[in-house]
Amino acid sequence: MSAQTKPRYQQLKDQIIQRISTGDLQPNDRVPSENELVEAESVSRMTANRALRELNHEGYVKRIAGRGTFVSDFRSQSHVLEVQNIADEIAARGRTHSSQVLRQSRQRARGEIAKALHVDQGVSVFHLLLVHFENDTPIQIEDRHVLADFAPACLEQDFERVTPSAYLTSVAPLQEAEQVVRAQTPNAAVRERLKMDDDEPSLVVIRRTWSKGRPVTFSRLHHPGNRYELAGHYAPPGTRKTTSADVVQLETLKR
Amino acid sequence: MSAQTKPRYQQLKDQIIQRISTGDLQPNDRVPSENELVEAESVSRMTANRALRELNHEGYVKRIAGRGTFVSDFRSQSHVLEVQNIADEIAARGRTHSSQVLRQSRQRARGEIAKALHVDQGVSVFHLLLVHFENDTPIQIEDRHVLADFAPACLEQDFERVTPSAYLTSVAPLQEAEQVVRAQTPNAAVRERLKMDDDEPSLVVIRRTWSKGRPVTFSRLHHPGNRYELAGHYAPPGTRKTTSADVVQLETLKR
DNA sequence: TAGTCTAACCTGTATATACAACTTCACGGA
DNA sequence: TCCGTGAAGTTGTATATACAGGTTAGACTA
Repeated sequence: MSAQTKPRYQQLKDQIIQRISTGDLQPNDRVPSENELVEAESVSRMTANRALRELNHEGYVKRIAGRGTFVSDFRSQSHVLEVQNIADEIAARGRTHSSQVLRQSRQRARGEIAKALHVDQGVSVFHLLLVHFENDTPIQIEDRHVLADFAPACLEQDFERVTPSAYLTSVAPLQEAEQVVRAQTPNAAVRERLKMDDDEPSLVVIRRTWSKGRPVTFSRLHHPGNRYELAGHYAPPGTRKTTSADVVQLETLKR
Repeated sequence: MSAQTKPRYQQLKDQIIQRISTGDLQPNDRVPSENELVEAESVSRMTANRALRELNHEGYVKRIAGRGTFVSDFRSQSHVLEVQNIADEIAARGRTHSSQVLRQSRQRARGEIAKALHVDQGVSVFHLLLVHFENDTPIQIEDRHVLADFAPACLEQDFERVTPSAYLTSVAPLQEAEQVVRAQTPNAAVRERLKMDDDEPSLVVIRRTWSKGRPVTFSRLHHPGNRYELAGHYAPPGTRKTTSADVVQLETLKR
C-alpha cells in the first residue's frame, strides 16, 4: 500500500533526502535548482519550489536567493538536537574543554549493544571511553559504541583533539536521535573518574543517534549531579527564543 | 524598519497568531477558511493556503479536509514539548494515575519565583503542591507556582481529578517551554513523600512554560531516580519515528 | 589593464485556475 | 420515518504565469 501515490512534491523531497542520506549529495553540494527539477522531473516550478522550500524549512538544505540550493552541513542541523557536542557546549559557556581517551578499541557487538544498534551479535563495533573536562574539572564520561562500517577510520582519530561527536557528524550528518535521562548512584569507577563527592548522584544520558536511516552510535554519558545539568528549550518555529540571560538566571536558582 | 513590507502570507500568519495569542481565537475555534481569507484579505487562495498550511505545520492550527481549520488544543501541540502531563504519560504506559493535593493556596511572589515569572515582588501567585502516583506508587512531586491573573479559578479546581497541567493547558494553549534537568540528593521530606530508598537520587525537572508571550507557570518536579526516567526523541519533521517498541527495549537496558 | 554593465541564472512571492477528495447538511423519495 | 443523494463548502494538490530582487560571469568600454 504505502498510500498509493504520494504527492509529487513529497516524491521530490524523498528523492533528494535519499540522495543526501546515501552520500550522493554531500554537505554544501549544490542541489538541482527549481528550473532543473522542472526539466528533469516534469513538474511545475511551484511544485519544485514547494519541495525545496520545505526541505529548507526542515533543515536539510539551505537556499540563497540568486545563488542556489545547497545541502546543509551539520551546523545548521543542530536545532534537531539540543547541544550534541560537549566541547561546543563548554565553549558556549566561555570555558575551555579538554579530554582524555581511556579506551579506543574494536569489539564484537554483544547483548544490549547489538540490540541497541540493530545488528547481529558479533558485528564489528568500536568502543570509545573518554573523560571530558571543563577547565580541568571532569564533567562527563563518554562511553560510546560506534558501528564500525559507519566510521571505519575511527581508530585512527585523535579524540583528544576532535571529540567523537564532532568527528562522527563530519562523517555523515545526524538525522535522528533518541535519549533517556536518569538520575543514578554512580559506581566507584565513575565516582573516582569524575571526582564526585560521596553520595553525589550522577546524571546519566543514554543516547542513540541515527544516520542514513539506521542507528549508528549508542552512548552512555555520565555527569556529576552537582556540577552538570541538562537544559532544553521548546518553542514553535518562528517564535523568538527567550534570551539566554533568562536561562542562566533560572539555572542559578537554589532549591 | 522591520523589513519594510513583510510578505503577504507572513502578514496573514502573524495576524492569526496574534488572534490566538490574545485569546480572540480559543483552542478548537474555527479559523477563517482559505476562501474567507481570499474575500476578507484580498489575497489569492494559494497565498491563504500557504499561510494556513505553515501554521498547521508549526502546530498553531490543525486542518481537516472537508471540515476546516481549527486552533490547536494542547494535545496537538505536544510535539513542541515531550510529554507535559504526567497523567497522560502514565496512561500511555497502561497504568493508572492518581494524585494527592498537599497544598493549594494563594501567595505573594517573592525572590526566585518573582524572577522566574518576570513579575514584581508581591504579585499574586498560586502555589500548588501535589504528589502523583502510578498504580499507587508515588512517582512525582509537583511543586508549581502559577500566575494568579493567568488562571484566576485555580483555587476552585479539584486537582485530584484533573492535573494542574491539563487544567492550565485548557485555560490557554502552551506556547513555549524551558526546562532544566538535574540529578539531586533529595531532602528528607521529598524522600519520604516519594518512598525513596536511602541513597536513591532524585531526578528533578525545573520547568517554565509560556502562554500569550509571558511566563505563566514555574514548577519543580521531583522523581525517584530508581523508578523514573525522562525520554526524548528528536527527528526532523517528515521522518518516520522510531517505533516505541524500540524505545522500551532501550529503557530496559541495565547498566 | 581595470572597471562597468549586462545577460543569464537563481530564489521569493503572488495570482488565477483547475481538479480531486472529504464532510456536512438539507432535500426528496421510498 | 428512514435512507440516499446531491449541493455546497472545505482542504490538498498541481499547473502556468508573472514580476521582483539577488548573484555571477563574461563581454564590453574607457
